[in-house]
Amino acid sequence: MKKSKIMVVDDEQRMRKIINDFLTKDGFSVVEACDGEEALDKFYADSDIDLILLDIMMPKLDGWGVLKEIRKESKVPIIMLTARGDESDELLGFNLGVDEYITKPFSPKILVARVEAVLRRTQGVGSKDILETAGIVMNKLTHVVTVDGKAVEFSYKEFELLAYFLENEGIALPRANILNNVWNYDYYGEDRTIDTHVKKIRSKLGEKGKYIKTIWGIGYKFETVD
Amino acid sequence: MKKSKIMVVDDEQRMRKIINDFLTKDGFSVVEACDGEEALDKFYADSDIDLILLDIMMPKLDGWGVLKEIRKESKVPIIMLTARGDESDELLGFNLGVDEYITKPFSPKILVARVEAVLRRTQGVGSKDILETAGIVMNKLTHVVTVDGKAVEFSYKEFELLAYFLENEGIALPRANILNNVWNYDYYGEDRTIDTHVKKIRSKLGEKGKYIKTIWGIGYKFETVD
DNA sequence: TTGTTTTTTCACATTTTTGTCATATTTGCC
DNA sequence: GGCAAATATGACAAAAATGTGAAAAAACAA
Repeated sequence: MKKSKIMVVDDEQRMRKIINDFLTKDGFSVVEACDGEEALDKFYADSDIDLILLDIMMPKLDGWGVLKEIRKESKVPIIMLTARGDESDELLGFNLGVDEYITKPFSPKILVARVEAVLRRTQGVGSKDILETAGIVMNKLTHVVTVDGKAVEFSYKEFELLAYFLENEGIALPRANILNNVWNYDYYGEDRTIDTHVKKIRSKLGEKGKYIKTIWGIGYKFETVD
Repeated sequence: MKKSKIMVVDDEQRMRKIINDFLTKDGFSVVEACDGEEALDKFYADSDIDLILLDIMMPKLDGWGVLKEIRKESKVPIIMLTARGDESDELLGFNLGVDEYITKPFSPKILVARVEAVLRRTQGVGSKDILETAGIVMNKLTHVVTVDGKAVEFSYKEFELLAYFLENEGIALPRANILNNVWNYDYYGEDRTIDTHVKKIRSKLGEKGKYIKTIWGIGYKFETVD
């Protein structure tokens, strides 16, 4: 597998050096930027950056600004470097598409582990055949679903629908989209049939059925929070 | 991606020609206006102008005047063409909603780069999915709203209405416009129902509810000043 | 074919949202 | 201040969307 290229954005030269050393030692290639504007320039100039480590506090354009700019046109994984214990920041960030946080100060081990975890999550192999969230494991090849390790039977349509939910975790899915993606394009029935399937899936998922949220006036959303 | 249409407003015929040539060569389509009044006319007549390049010094109605007029009802990106080194101008402009400055004289490269950067910023992917102002973050994809990091529930209509406000931040929205944009065209109820929804949104926004200003005799305006 | 399973429809209960209305309050204007 | 018009608010009713169980229809297998 080709080495991943990582951009490190931090205004402190010392911090950049430390991170660069850790990552280089671990086989990554590294690009540095010392402020937000430089980060954007380099990101746009260099199209094969696989992940960005982004400090929040920076002159000119801070980490949030960079994040927002980049998220307008790229889903490149971004890890924010944040000062200890600012939790409101974290909430804001997840909404804006932050993949992970690392709290300063951090150990080399943590840094490398997080970077690798995020890369695995975002560009992992086989991620199309096996879906996994919150104890629900769907194997698209064998068509087997387990919930907390116990096998549960799903009919064809139920399986397709649940897979569609998991593939779009966290996204509010309008009924029309669900029909277009899970049913054939030549289906002209009621969209209420979705409700019936959702009912069955929820009951088969047992306790975890609540993760299929109803979005009133829109459709459904799979989300593993209570 | 469809070519963007750009309006060039400058009283010097030579300058218009130069800019027009640069932009056309780069694949944009160009509309010219030779003074402020013509600019307004053409802008209102032609609804699909994507960006305006606006000279400040002009007869009849100068750049600031045009800017202010347009900003009353549109957020179309505007780049001001300014003489070298007038920094007080720049401050004024950003307050009035200028997206970018280009200092004369400029190179073709700068011109095209700035235009493209602004377009990327304003019409990039995802820029439609996340709205953010003053600690209010609306994610259209997940249908989640957070206020200062805390999730707040909004019903379908409330969500649509708040999104419409944020998309038109700073612009006074007549009730009729709100109905046309947020309600279906086949809605024939009272327009006072907007008031009721505004009431609910304000209360859900808590402290920040005051940012939805009442424009007496017209409608409402979302504005993050006290 | 017959019997079984899956998918869809339907009717009714339930929940949530949306719109209306009456009343209170505010605003602009004389 | 006082008046008229516009807006704010709370309560409530109407409307719309969803949940649910059962039955009909369709697909499938033997």
